[in-house]
Amino acid sequence: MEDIKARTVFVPPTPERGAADSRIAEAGLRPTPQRSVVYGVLLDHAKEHPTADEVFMQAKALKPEISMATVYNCLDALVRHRLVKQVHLDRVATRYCSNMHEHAHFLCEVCGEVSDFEGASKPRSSGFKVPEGFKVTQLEMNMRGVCPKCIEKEVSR
Amino acid sequence: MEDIKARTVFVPPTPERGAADSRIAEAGLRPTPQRSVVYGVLLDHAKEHPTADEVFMQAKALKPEISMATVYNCLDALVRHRLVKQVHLDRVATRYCSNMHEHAHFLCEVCGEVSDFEGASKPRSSGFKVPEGFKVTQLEMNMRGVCPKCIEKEVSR
DNA sequence: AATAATATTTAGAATTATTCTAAATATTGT
DNA sequence: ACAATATTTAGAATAATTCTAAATATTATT
Repeated sequence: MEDIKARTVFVPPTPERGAADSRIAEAGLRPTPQRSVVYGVLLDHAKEHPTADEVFMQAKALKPEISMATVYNCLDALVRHRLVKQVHLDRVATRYCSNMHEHAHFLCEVCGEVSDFEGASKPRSSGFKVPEGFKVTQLEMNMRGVCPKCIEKEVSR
Repeated sequence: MEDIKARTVFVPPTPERGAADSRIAEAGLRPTPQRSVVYGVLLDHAKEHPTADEVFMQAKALKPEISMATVYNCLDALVRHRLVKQVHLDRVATRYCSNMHEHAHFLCEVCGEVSDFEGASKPRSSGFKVPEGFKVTQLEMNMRGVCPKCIEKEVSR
């Protein structure tokens, strides 16, 4: 059994699923059943940071007619309307995250699990020098290393 | 003509190409001609943050027999030996960067150009809360927004 | 210098992720 | 109800990455 809590440090304020539709509408998007399902899946699996393919499988379980193209369309619409963030951690599939509080992502290089680290950073006081004239609208912080579970396993070897 | 300087703020201390081979050897890698070419391309084009495909094209110009698989092999070896970093900015191709000084990446959402922002960040004082027990070995900061050139164009419309 | 062991490169096929297309369906405004 | 518009769909197309097995190159050993 998965002890996800041990490594998922920030628990997003789940907008108790079902609020999905009104969130979608508030964001200025037509609340279609497909968008509702896709967003619902992301809200219910925020901690897993699922890939488009994983979202598709979950969504299909709830709405068997849904197609992959629609999942991509919905994900893109949700991203454009700031309900969801893309996370680019590695060379393979993009992951999605419905936790819109600013936070960092951590990828364990041993087990591959992704964790959220709470916190925030102002572009101009992050430690990086944003030169005059650049307008920064989004910020993505990704860290890699070894999670506590995997450190433990390494030690006991 | 490209005025790359305007948006590339940090100029990496180019280890005057040709030092490539010794760098590769120092890193504990066999300095094969292919690795030398691939690393050379990255050193010469650090500011462009090329994709594997772009590296392949440049490398092919220098060494026509080189294959795409080899480019991927070399890139992976260089990454594993910390001579090069992968940059994951978007859903499509991974980019590569031979500037190993810590710095942030900025992607202009209008023109798509990538810039380096000088600076550094300690994981535990970055503004994000790294929980006890996590070992952080790498950190990647990506920002998005609009670059000065594109802001100017927008204004004059 | 020859030989064996090992690592690397190669071309191309295979796989996976993402995007595109054109027709069908649904929604909104009138 | 009708027209205009947006969304969904299946499947094809494209692009990025990985895999495979044979050929080549390198290193260590003699």
